[in-house]
Amino acid sequence: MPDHDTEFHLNRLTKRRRVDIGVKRIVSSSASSTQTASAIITVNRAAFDAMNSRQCKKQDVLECQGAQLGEAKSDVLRKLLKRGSSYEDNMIPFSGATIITNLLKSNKAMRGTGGRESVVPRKAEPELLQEDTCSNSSQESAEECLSPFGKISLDHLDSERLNKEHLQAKRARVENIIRGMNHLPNVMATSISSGKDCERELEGETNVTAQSFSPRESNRENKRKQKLPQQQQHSFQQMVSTHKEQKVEERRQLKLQLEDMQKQLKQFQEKFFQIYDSTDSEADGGNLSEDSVRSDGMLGDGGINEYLVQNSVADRSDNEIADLDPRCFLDEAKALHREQVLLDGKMAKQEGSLRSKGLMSMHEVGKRLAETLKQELNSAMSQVVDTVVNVFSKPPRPPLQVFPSLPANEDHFVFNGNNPNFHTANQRLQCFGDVVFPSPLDSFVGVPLPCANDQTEALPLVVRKSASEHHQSSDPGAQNGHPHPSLHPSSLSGNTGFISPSSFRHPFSLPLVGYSFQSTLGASSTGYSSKDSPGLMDLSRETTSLRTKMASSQHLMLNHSCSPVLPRSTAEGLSLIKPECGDLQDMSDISPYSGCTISFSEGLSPNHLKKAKLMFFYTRYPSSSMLKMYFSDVKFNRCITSQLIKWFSNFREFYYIQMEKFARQAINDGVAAVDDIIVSRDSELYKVLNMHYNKANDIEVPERFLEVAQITLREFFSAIVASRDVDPSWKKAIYKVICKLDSEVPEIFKSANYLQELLRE
DNA sequence: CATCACCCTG
DNA sequence: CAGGGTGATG
Repeated sequence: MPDHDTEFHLNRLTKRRRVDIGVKRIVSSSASSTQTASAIITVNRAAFDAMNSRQCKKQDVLECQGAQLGEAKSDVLRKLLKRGSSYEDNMIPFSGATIITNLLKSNKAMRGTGGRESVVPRKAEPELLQEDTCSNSSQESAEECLSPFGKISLDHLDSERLNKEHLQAKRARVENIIRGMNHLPNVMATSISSGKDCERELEGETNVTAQSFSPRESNRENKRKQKLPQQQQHSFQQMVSTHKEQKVEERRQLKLQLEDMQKQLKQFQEKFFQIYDSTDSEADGGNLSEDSVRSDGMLGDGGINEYLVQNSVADRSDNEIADLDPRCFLDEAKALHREQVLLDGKMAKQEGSLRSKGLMSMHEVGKRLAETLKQELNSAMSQVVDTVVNVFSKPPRPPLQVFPSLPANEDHFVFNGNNPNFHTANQRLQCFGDVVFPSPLDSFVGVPLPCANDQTEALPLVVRKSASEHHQSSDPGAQNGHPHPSLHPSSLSGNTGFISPSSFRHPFSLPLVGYSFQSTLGASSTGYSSKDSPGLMDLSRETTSLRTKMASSQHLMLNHSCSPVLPRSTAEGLSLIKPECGDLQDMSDISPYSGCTISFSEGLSPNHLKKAKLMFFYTRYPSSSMLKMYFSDVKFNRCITSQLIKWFSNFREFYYIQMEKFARQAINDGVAAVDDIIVSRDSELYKVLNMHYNKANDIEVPERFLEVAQITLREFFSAIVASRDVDPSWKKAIYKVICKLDSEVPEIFKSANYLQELLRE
């Protein structure tokens, strides 16, 4: 295996030049289509896609609107609507009502063999439509019927009928219809509210009207025709009356419910006051516990929190987290207990002084509340203790199956075994406000110190095949031949915890906790059966809320006592660990007693990202070894390495995209000579790039970067001008040029907490 | 086969 | 920015 190192090293060196691989394919797919077209196409490709998707969304919206109408039934409507393609354009802004209108229209249009006009088909099946729409008492039908057009057609229709059928019946029917229309406004109101019937009717109609009539349908049709004259009056009135009845009934029920609830509320209030009285008299202990439990919802979250000013309120506000992990219960309970003790003291004082001052009315309420809270706390405490005891009396579970990131307090850690790293990390948390961390890495000259990773030795020695890689990893650039302890593979196996909360100071730290947590959770939930961790599944479903929960749980950790162990290192930022990218087997091998249940392995933090971006000003194509050197505070594994590489890849992507864009823009703007292209700090290009890589203006962009950018831009420019972009792999040549322009990254970037120092200024 | 640059997509 | 896919490289 000795050769492996050198081989690896060589790999690194050679691979660094591999700027061009993969270019061919890409261009063949995308560029082949775009190269002939103008640059604008390429640039605007995204916009085009966006438009497409937007159009799709329009469709969705439309369909949704249809769905509102009648759930499953709406399919029919939609199909019909789509069939009448000529109306489709008009449908976008439709409410459900207008959809029906259109439906009717389109049906009219579709009916009749060739006839496009609505007049022709109306003669064929005129009354069907009219009758149905009216009897539907839908708004649309109302409009149709009430419109002059509708009335005219109605008259027309009736005169035809009169000749064929019973005159009297017809007359009665017309009268009924008209009468019914007078009722329509009311009917509409009710029928809309009770939608389903309406829809069912409607569906029937659409089926009948849209499809050529099946015998059965026509049967039904005839029936209806016959029935209508006699029944219509009833049906209208019935509908109206039944709807009214329903409404009245509903109202009554609601009233009843309201009254019930009011009664209940009253009862609750009475009981609540009873509690107050009872706490003074200590008379009814039995009732108390019951009530206190019940009032948990009221007081548990909000009420208690108001008293917990000392502990971060924000932390507490998300008490659901406590439901997820017994350890948090314990934590919570302890804090509550402390509060209780404090309260007790305060209350004793207040009682004496306030009572004498005659301020009892106000303060007695407070006192009683406090008493209630105490009761609450006691019961909560006992519950918590029970829960915790239950949990820990069971055989310990593999770390991941518990909520890994919620080390509530030190006791827990002692319980699980001593984790040196936790101490340091935790201690860092405790003292972060006061201590200026001595940073051995600051004076780092090329020999990475084992700091920040002292804990790795304590971790279980899970040897992995990538060991050799890790051992030589830090060699290439520097002279040191000894392995960086932080790169020891064993340290990777303990990455069940993913948060190394060392610098909460930084503004972005917290938001990103959630991010890492999400991914971690996803990984763990896939890798492990979550049978034993009831909360896990639900959690993974609710990653969003998790973020806040995680953030708050982090705060919880901050509240605990300082470990005497001094931090030997300053890890950078909140480390976000992705647990080994699917190498979960190793983690499952970890003994629950090993103490790595929760280990704070180093990972890539937002600060690392920031640092990487700044480094991009110096190097566009950093080698893996370089990355390892400059991110010496990170325990490298395959995933971390890949992620870093990916970052730079993404940086390059953005960089080159901008270059191409601006080059084409320059061409479009009529720039003729390459020499006319100058990238200065006033250039838009510069601003864009600076915004991307140096948003906070953390550093002054090195002059060299401007030069490189200018060269790149010119390369793109001349290539495009020379129509070299016809070649599918035309960028390849540019990449080759640019990759040689990397400059040395200042040593200061090797400092582990370089960014922190920088940002602190 | 592993690694990685690139592209594309979300 | 990350994930997935492809192709080049050793």
